[in-house]
Amino acid sequence: MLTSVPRGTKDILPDTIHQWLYLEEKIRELCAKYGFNEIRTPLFEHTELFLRGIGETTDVVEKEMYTFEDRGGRSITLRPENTASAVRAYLQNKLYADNNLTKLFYIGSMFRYDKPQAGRYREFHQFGVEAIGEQNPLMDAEVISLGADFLKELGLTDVILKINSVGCPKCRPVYREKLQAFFKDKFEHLCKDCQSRFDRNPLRILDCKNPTCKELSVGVPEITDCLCDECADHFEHLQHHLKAIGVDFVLDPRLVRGLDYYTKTAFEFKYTPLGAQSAVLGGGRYDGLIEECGGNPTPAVGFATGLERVLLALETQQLLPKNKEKCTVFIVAMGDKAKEPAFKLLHELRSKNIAALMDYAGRSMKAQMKQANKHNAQYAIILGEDEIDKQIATVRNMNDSEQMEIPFDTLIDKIIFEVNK
RNA sequence: GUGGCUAUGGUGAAGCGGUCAACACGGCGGAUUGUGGCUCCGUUAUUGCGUGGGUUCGAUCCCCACUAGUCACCCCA
Repeated sequence: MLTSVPRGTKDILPDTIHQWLYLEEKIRELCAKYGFNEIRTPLFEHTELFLRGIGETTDVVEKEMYTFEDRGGRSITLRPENTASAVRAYLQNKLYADNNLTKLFYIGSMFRYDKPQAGRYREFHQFGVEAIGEQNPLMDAEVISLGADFLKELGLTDVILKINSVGCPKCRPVYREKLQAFFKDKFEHLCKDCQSRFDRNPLRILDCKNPTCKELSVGVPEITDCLCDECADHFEHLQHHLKAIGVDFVLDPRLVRGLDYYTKTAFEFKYTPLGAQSAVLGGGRYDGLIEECGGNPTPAVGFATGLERVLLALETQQLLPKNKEKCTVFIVAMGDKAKEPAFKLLHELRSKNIAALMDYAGRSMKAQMKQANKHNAQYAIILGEDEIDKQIATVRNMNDSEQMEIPFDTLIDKIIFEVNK
């Protein structure tokens, strides 16, 4: 116990941290390009926010939340996603006052008590965006294209974008009834899961993988045929906009999102080699959430992407960046007499912004040279007793093995000169 | 949460119910006197083979539980 992480969590070690920095760098560049601004919200919120925001009957809320009581008796929950928090922050800080449209993005840990699997963790990291205050389908298109751009920027191919419309509070209940009517006389033949879905969320029956359920759902009315005029129009426009900017997509009338707050647009980027965890990026419109959280009715769209999954996907296509250590100078100091002058030199080099290392363990010269090599040092500065006596250092270029003797008083300048040339 | 599979050193892994737990990589040291990357040599799990029980004269290899990972389902990022 003492030496293992809790189930479903992971250390990100120095040998892979560059992958995360790489992703974050790409994300920040991209968001700057699209005009989304970073927000950081607390890792935990009042439980009620998620209950209201995500929906009490969703799996996330029913069985995946890390909820506890703090010492003041408040019910606190580690955030299972960031949209509700972003909306809360938007309302609390009255971000709507600055602008009619607020475009936010976030990167951070989320927590869900799931059974862990590759690509599914109890603490995982998401990058997501939220555009709050715009109902035009152009906004949906922008958000989707940002998601597509993100994956494309990373070089990832063979990703499929699926889109759907899940309707609004006007037309979804109508569709729901149609569905229930359709499955009513088939109820007994549905699998157990679907029987419970029948009341709670009949839309979910549509993407059940049970063969019998699949058969039974042949000929079912599609939601896209039952949308109200407004939703149908919105969906229609979205498709045009996506085509106009060359974002490929497939219509998937059975695409359903797991969180209650979605309205109209739902979309998902799938990368099938990841198996059961192939949903790499998903999102949609949530026009009712802001009001649900106590704000004025405000339309919004967003998405979230699982960074672990993105990394897994990149790995399958060998798109992960290499870890390049850049050490400019390695000081090889030999003998006690040389250690302190070497240490002073080390300090001076660093004060001139030169990445420098040295060995403290008193290893042999050969061993120190190996260290220099392992750290990819461009130069080795050799300081032995001879050099100290003569006040001269031997500077070895590790790439071409050329060496030169440099007097101490010009050493730093010479190194700076060499490094910059 | 349900079901299947797996669990050997820093890593990838071989192995048998019973004399030293292969091999490769990595790490460390060395190959005549102060010099790396290639090559070669040595060394690197010292009552040990996820943890705890059990079967057995004896278990890393058999059984059970737990834990963890993994796959599918559920769901989702």
